[in-house]
Amino acid sequence: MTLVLQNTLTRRPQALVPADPRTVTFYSCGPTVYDDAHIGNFRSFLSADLLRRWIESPWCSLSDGKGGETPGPRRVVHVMNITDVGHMTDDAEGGESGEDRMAVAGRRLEEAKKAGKLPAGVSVNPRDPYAIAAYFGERFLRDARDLGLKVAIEAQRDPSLMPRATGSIAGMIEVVRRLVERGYAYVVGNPGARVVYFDVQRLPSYGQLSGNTLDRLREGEGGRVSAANQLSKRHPADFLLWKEDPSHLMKWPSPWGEGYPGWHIECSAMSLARLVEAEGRDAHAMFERDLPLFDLHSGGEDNIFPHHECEMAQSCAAFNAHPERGVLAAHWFHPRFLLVNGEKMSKSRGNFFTARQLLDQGHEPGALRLELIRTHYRANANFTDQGLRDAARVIERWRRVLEADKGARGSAVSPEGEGARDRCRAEFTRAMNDDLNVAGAIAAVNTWVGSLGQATPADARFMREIDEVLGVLALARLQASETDIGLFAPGIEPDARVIERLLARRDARARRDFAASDAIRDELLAMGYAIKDVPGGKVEVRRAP
RNA sequence: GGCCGCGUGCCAGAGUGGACAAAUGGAGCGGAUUGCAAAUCCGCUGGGGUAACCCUUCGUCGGUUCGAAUCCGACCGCGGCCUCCA
Repeated sequence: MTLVLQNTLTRRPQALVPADPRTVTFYSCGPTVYDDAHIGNFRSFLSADLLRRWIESPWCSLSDGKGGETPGPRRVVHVMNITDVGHMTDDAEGGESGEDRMAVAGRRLEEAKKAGKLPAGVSVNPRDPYAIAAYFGERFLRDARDLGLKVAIEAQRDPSLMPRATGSIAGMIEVVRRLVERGYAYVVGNPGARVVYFDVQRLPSYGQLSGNTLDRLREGEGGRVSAANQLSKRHPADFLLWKEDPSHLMKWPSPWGEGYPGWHIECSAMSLARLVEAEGRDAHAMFERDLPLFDLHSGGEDNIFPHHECEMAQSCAAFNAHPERGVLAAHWFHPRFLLVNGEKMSKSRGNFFTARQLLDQGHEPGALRLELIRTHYRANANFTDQGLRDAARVIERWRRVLEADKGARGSAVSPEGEGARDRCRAEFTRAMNDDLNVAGAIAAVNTWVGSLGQATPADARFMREIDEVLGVLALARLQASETDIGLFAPGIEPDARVIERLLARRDARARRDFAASDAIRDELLAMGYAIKDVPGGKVEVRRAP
């Protein structure tokens, strides 16, 4: 039984067949760093992370494409880019005008600074786009690591796994140069205002990923293309590769003048650099044989068109011997959007959350991660408060299995309970192989955990193996603060008034004056605190639901 | 207008031709425990019947089939894209 995944490119479920059975190459479209990443961004990134962890797992077998299979574990080279080039706000102009997003971010930072809303110790020059990008980039990496995004953890050792667009300009220019040279791109305008466009009509396969073939595309149907920029293009769907603009905020020299790259070109350059060249693969040999340059590509569903369509067009036209027959990646993975309380997430609806906000509110990182990955990636997930609490309880239950390891010794290989673990592993594997059915896999874990009377160290070890894939239990537990009487949940400051009430309640209970003690509990509830007595005489304090 | 994903019980969410009144969580109810709570453990949770069993249900309406939540068609709804967006 091997991993089968829906492939956006073929619109069918297909076995994942890597070119090299020992190493899977995987490229994920990462964040833009103009602002903090929100939970919708993270659902997409974490879905990719879960897929990557599953492919790495010893339990996952992959098809070799010839009727055989190769067992895990295996290496996954997972690359996620960071877009730190400020693209344009004015999308109606096809990325050619408007305001640089990095400039907008700078203004927002400046306002936050004036209002005293920047976190203590932060000093970032809001007029320096590189500083802004570095600031939000660091914040992203911290959120990502807190949520167990493996590529972000690995990138601490190997930064090339999370390449920055600004560090890859030379590669982009090289791709554009090849496209011009091979006749897939053309330059319009006079020096000082040159623009390089991709010539979609040269590539009959354009549209193969999204279904938006040239005859089906309706110009401007999305309401974002203005006529003005269309005049100089050969076809309305032609897209920008390079724009000469010496007055731009972020600009680099190029054969077409000083300016900035188009939206899609960075991924073509970075995937080639890290997944092909840096892996010692022979791009030239792949080019001759029309092979995909790498195995897997992921991104949010909105990336299918135009971003991935254009990216594939560029890479194939630049590197395939027969671009019209070629594909960039063999398998395309696109998680759907996250809804919040059944509605599209948007700032104006007030249902917009960044991961950082939720973590700062004291939500367990593991619970947030579980809530974001538990719904099938191809359905819209619905993020709710209730769901987050749900996830937190599941994690608490799973953690208790881990506790079996503490204090006990020696019996980690005990055969006791092995049958139940085998059944769980088999069911978990079956579900994950079936187009990454996480909910089914979680159900298998719950069924197993529920069947456990007293967990053994072997159970604890097995739970850790499961968590190598799910990645929720290994995440840091937020620090709770403790006083003589209270155990304050993460995010709650031990308030002197609360402590005073807790002490009063302890006295009342000692006198067996339960009416008084219950009154204090109600009082605390009115103040927004829910309490519970725990063994040892202390009281756990949480935020009231 | 085109292309794509989805629509399951109070909620979240599996199931994709028979073992399905439908996994698994949550919520709710009952019990054990607790001064009372919380947490934990056990049981119940579409309707009827002591039971074998029967009836109604998986967006709607039709169709295929001995048999459909599962396949086909039309329609409705949600979400995405048709040059910002995960």
